[in-house]
Amino acid sequence: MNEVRVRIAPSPTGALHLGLVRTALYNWLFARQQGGRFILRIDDTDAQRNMAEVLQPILDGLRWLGIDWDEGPEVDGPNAPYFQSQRVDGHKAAVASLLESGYAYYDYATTDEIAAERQAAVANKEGVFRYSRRWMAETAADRVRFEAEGRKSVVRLKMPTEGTLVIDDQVRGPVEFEWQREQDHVIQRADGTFLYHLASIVDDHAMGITHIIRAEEHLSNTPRQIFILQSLGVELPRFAHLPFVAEPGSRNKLSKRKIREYMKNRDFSELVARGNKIAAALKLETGLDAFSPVVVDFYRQTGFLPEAIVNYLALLGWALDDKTEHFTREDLVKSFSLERVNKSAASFDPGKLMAFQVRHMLALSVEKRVDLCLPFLEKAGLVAAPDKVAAIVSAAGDRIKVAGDIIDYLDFFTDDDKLTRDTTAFAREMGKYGAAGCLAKFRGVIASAAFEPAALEKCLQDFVAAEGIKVGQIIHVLRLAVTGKTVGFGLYETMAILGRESVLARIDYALREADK
RNA sequence: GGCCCCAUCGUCUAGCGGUUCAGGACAUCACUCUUUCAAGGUGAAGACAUGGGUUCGACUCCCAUUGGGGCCGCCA
Repeated sequence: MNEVRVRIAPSPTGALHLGLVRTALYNWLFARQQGGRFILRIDDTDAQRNMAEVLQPILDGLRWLGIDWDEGPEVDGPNAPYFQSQRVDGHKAAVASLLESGYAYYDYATTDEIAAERQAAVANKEGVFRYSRRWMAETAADRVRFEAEGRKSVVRLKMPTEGTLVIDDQVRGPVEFEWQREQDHVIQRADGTFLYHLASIVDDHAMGITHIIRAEEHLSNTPRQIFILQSLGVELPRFAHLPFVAEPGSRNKLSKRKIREYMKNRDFSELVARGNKIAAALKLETGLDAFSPVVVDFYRQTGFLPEAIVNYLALLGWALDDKTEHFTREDLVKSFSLERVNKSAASFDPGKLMAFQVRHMLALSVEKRVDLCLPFLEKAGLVAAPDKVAAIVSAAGDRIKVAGDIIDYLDFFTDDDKLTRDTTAFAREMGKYGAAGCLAKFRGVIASAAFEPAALEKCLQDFVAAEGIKVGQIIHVLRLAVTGKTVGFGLYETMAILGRESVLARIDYALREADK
């Protein structure tokens, strides 16, 4: 049994799309499990401008997710080059061989003539259009004659006209195609360049790919590729066609061009809002095209965990059993199988992705989470003491869902007299009878208190009892005074982290503000 | 239009003829806990697209219908 060799062959587009990631992941998992090789080939066209610019996001994104390739750009390998545009010699040789053996022919029809035939076919309701081969050059003499007319040639496949092809798809089982419905596809243009379907399958073969695991959209294109391979007299790889990653709440293929539409989805727009909030604190550019949950960079910029995304994506179209949901990368490598890949498209569910993120985040130690958060504080322009950050992260618990959420706690680091307040809420609480006096009095009590949560709680309980008021009558105004917000984690912990000096200063500041 | 693929709760899925008036997860709702927001606890609601077969017996097999998706380029 030969070594398993799989590949992804993206065209460089400037962004790593979720659908491509899922295909990459399944290929990678399969390779790792089988002890095979995972290859990255870039199916660029020769007319690609700014190669580095459009390629780098894909490379970086895959690496960030831990989807590493054994052969490909930046790592090289025995089957170099890994850019399709540099492999034209192979394409040329393949076409020459096909021509030689009669499985392809020079065709001298003009595009207008083909269009006319196609139109006629539609008009006659023939269903399929099949080229008449009227301008097919069967002999050298034909070529001379056509060329004398000033015609230019393309190379077409001479497809079979009868019989049935059965593809034993590893995900879908046997799929039948009738050869007579296939067309004489062009494989080489008049300008001598080669078409994707020729180049791709020739490269796959040259690289020794054993399993072509790709998106379902290629299923209909498989017959012509198999024909090429068969005509070349080489061994066929196995095929596995993966279902699409679909839009939130529909079965349409997920597209990075329809973000505006996805914004109607609540979970999707909440995710975007969360991302934008973090990006704003970090002063990042956030055009919806480049910065949205459809693109991997979004997750990296906002502090998601690669493990969480990998776990979620693995389950989007595959399941081990009826209950296992939390997978480490190693678990996935161990359990993955093409046989258990689903056949139907699976919608991307941002809410569920977030649930996986939280689960993976909480599985990390406080120290780990602090390490993840620190760079975000730094990017927000803060040099924070790790101890303090650790206390915040620990107290915040699952409120910090992604590392970037640490920016919700920037208030812990701002100057006491520059605290921004929820003024509406503050006015409301301060407006309540006796609130200001109560706050001032409590300030006196804690001025000498021990600043740790338990002691502070006792302090407040005693104060409340002595004053004959309820906890609710002071704690809200106190929170607003100290943090400026109505929400947050435990107030005693909050005060302990802030420390006596800060808390007293903030209360003083609040009282001054209230006086105005 | 032709061909190909797909079809279980809102979503991701388990189910490979009987042990299932269909199990889990996310989301939702209610209650509970509570200094706020989360979290937690308890519970609820929620699906086999339809119609025919096959079978003693179909979510599971077959066919049709319907619906959804994809491919039909001198694009990748």
